[in-house]
This record gives sequence, C-alpha cells and structure tokens, in this order.
Amino acid sequence: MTYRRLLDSVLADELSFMVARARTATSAPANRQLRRLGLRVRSYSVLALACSGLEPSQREIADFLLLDPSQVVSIIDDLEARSLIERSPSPGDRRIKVLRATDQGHDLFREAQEITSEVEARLVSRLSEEERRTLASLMRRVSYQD
Amino acid sequence: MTYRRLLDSVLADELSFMVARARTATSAPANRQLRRLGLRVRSYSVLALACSGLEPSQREIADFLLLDPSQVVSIIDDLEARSLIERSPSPGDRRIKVLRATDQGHDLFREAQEITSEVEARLVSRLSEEERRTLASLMRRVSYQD
DNA sequence: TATTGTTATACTCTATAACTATA
DNA sequence: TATAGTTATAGAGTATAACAATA
Repeated sequence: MTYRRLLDSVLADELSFMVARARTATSAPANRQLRRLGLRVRSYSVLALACSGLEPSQREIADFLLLDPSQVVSIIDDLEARSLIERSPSPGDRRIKVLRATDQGHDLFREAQEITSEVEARLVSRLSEEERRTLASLMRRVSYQD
Repeated sequence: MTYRRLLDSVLADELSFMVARARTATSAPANRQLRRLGLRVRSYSVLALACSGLEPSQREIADFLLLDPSQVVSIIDDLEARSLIERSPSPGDRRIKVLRATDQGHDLFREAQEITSEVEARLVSRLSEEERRTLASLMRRVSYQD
C-alpha cells in the first residue's frame, strides 16, 4: 500500500473526500456481488423501498435516493418487467403511482440483503459496536439533514 | 419534504446507503460550483494531490482515489494541457511519472478550496465542533482501512 | 515476469429539457 | 398553473482488456 503516504495530504482530511472514498469502496464490491441477482446498488435501493410496506411513490423515491425522476422510471421499468415490483395508480391522485414489491421481489430482496450486509460489515469492521452506533447516528444527521 | 416518511425504511438505516446519499448530496453541488473553474470533484482531487508537495505517481493517485489508472491518465492529460500540473519521469524508475502543480495550479487550487470548504461546511452544519471531530476520526478509519 | 502508464471500448450514472396526464 | 411520471439525449463515471516501455 504505497499510497498510504498520501494520507498526509490535506485532501485526505476532507470529510467529503472520505465520504466519497468510502462510497466507492462499498458500491464497487456491492455492484459486483449484486450482479448475480441481476441487481445493482440503485435497483437494490428501489427494491428495498418497495419492500418497506410504506408504498412509496416514484417521486418520493427520487427525492429520497437523490435521483432524477426519469432515472427512477427506467429502474422501475426493469424491476416491473421482471415481476419484482408493481406500480398501481393511487386512488386519491391518479397522477401518483405507488410501489409495492411482489412475493418474488421480497424473496430476491432477502437474498440481496445478505450481500449488502456483508459489504456493510466489512465497511465498519475496524470499529467497535459503540463506535458503529456513534458513526451511524452522526451520519444519519449528516445524510438526511435536508 | 414528503419523502421523510421513508426514513422509517430499513434502507434508511444502512450505513452504506447514508454514505452514498451524503456523497451525492456533496458531489452534485461541488461539481456545479467547480464548473466555473473548469474543474470537477475528480480533477480537483488530483490537483489537490499534485499541490501536496508529496510528488505522487499516477499509480499512487489511482490507488488513493480508487480510480482506474486509465482514468487518471485522462484527468492528468487535461490538467497538464491547461498548464496546471506537470508530469516528469522519476529519476530512479523511469516507468514512474511524478506529479507537481505549477504556480497556476496552486492558484487555481486555492480558489477551488474555497468552494469545496463551503460545500463541506454545509455537510456538517448540523454538528457541533466536537461531533465533527468524532465523525472525521471515525470516517478516517472507515475510509482508509485498506 | 511484473509494474507503470497508455489507448480503446462498452456500459452505467448524471444532468437537462421537453412532453403528457392529471390536479 | 403546478405536479407526477415519461421520453430523449449528451456528457461524466466505471469496468475491462490489451499494449509499449521499463524494471
């Protein structure tokens, strides 16, 4: 690991850089592993929300995942074509389409969760239980402040 | 912020998701702001390392930024064409090219730093000074564990 | 043989704009 | 007039493979 001397740079102390690096270090292996389920990190996230029981709209998903609504469309098109989720117009407002996972979707999500939880475990492997809780709590406030 | 109810999903508690969301929430505005300097987050990071005085090789930069060496080539091609950095073969090992910023590069980097530090300030705006130090310390261990 | 940097290519992600249907 | 979803497109980011020069 010859690059370790670059930890002395000012860049290495920028929190936004550390966040970006941690994200790449997790998304890359997650995408590689999820591939055998025909998923990627983004479609996994949409599937997770469809499995939540909260019946999110596409707009809510876009806002929550910080994706453009048009990106959500194509991800959902794919998941729906594979019978993993269903979109049905909301009774109250017919512009809104509500998302629910099918039984197959729930099954696949459980498999996917094993993969992502392994990746996540590796991410925090150097931290104690208490440190993990502290980090999660601080990151919650940083990530969902808006 | 109607999406806030999605915070009750299991996805919202995954650290890797929070990290990914925080990264998008910072890289998007950073890229938008850096644009007027002809930079993006990635080229800013390379410039930062060239400005560090550590004279990194392209391989070290690739490893540190988790980029493919070929990606580093094109970023550096651009920065060098704009006379912001110089690459010179290492005396000891002529395969290696070492990076240094020019005076112009240092000037531009200082301007860019103002932008990124504003974005970073917004990222941690909800945290106290002590909480920021705690988060930075934990993220350092998470992001540079390999 | 192994490593550094390079060229090339295909695919995914991101950013915008314009459109439709409903409200 | 505003919002939810959709289509389309261009540009940036990511993943691989193959290669020349040097060690």
